Amino acid sequence: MNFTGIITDWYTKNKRDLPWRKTNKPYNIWLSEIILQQTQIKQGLPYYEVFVKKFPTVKHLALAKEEEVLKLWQGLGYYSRARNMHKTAKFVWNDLNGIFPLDYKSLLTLKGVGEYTASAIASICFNEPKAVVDGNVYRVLSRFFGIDTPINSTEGLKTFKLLAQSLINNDHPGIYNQALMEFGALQCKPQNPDCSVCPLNSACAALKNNQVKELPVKLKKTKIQIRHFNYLVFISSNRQSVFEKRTGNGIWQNLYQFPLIESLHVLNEKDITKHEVFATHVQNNAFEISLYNEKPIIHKLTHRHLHTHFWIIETNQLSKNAVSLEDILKYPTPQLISNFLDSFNLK
DNA sequence: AACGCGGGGAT
DNA sequence: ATCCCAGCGTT
Repeated sequence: MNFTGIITDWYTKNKRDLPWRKTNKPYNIWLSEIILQQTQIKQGLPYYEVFVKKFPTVKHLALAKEEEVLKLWQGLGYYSRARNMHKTAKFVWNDLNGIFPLDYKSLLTLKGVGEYTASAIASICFNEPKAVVDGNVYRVLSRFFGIDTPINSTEGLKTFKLLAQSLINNDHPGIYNQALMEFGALQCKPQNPDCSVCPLNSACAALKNNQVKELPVKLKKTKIQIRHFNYLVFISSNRQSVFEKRTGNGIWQNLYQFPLIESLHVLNEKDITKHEVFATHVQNNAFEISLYNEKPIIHKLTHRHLHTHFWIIETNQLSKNAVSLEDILKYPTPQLISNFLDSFNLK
């Protein structure tokens, strides 16, 4: 049996029972693929269940408010996926009569659908022989064929895409694509794969050359920056606070948070109370300020560590943008804020 | 071509 | 600590 045959055979014996494998509806496959971008199945699975239940069809999703979509997406990260997904749902519903594009090329025009996702949907739903190339595929192919070209170099991208496409099963491309990814996730794992039980071990170049640990090769790593976040948790005597929508193009776009003072170094109480963000909400009012966490809460993102302090500011009245404390929990927020709200008793 | 974008799991 | 995860859009 050849590579493709062995992978497919392994898949029929070892595949996990996952909900999106019970359907070929483009809406469901699309939804699962967006959720699973840069996300492990264990993390994404409960979100998929919630979304298909809340939005059974593209129409349901299209008619939802973005804020509702973001609230359900809360905690999953890479929130542009949720914003683009909602945008695409509205586009499909309003401009395409609720019918998803039927081939790879037209799928690519959808916001949030790149080469990987278009290949996945086209192969799984429409039997179009387009090979997916994701992190699993890079790993399996680089090891089996012994390719040390960096997977994130221009040459590597091209090489692996061509190789993957040359291996595709033209009769069952969707099954084969999923098989290769499942094989990478369960058998040809990043760390400590058990090559003794691998059905490809007799022909694997990396195993033969003792390079399993070294492959795939990936260029550089992003340097982590430290930022200091100071959140102003206002609490007025009539149980209101200030919760604002993040605008602009940066992190957590369209999610909500307390007023934020960002800085390059640690701030003390005086720095906070003299800051214009503070003054915007507390003018000539009496206030009482206290630091909620003496030690910074370090929220770790891929390329930033956010050293965070929450300042509790009790005041008799708030000047603007006040919302009731109970309502705060209804807004979509970053996990950093959500964690704080869990630990901070609002009563 | 390089970078920004989250959060969690595994080792 | 470090790497990785069913990647994509922007610059």
